[in-house]
Amino acid sequence: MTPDATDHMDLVFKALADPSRRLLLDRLFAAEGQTLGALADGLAMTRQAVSQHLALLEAANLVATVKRGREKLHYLNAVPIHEAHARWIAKFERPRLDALAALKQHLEGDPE
Amino acid sequence: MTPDATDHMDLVFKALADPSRRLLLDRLFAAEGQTLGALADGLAMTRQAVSQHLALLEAANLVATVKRGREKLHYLNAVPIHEAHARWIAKFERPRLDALAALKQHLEGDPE
DNA sequence: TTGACACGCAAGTAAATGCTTGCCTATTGG
DNA sequence: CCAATAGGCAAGCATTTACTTGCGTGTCAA
Repeated sequence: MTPDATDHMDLVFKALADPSRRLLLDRLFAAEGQTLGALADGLAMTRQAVSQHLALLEAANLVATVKRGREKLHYLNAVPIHEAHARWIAKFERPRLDALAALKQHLEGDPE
Repeated sequence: MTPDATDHMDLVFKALADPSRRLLLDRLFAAEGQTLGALADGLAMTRQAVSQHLALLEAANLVATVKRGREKLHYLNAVPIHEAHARWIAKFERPRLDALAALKQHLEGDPE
């Protein structure tokens, strides 16, 4: 068990935890290869704020970049999301609420 | 499009962003119906810290609880995780890195 | 070449977060 | 009944986070 795996997963979850960053991922999903300026355009945030968000996404390896002249192009990388799903989310997907609801009713319905 | 949906999704992602909380979910996965004390046992954290984490998980609807006397039993609810996957993660699961790698090589290898 | 453009760097700040300590209430078993 | 047990409440604190402003650097186009 590599400790790095946990660390990186933490970066991914933290990166996904912010609505602004999820918005940026959505924007990149709509059109990849956008520049920082294009991504920041129309948002209620400065270019620098967007840049910092993108830096976090890049640290989590959710976004990869290519420099082209004075521009920086941004691309999605879905691999970490896939990993998060595979090793973390998938195991919780079995429905368990039914059993809980039954138990809850049993306990609360129980006179005492 | 309900605005609540986004808000709740934010709670879910934020709840999942913390390693301690993911550990608690893992512990609950291993054995449901545990009390606060049982969940806090052996952790390098006070009972109150654990209680606060569980409150967040409960707010995100990832954990449901039942009071039994002076004890509080905790149960997993996988539904929000399933929703997060369905409406957010699934759409990114198509592999896109290959196209990026090709482009990157093309750009960087291109003699200027 | 020179100004405009795209971006990076860094310090500062307000608010959120994770955690603690201290105390209070409710339930239970002897 | 009453001490031990399980948990809740709330204030305080250190760190992190999200954002800003200000300025510097590389690139391009006229």
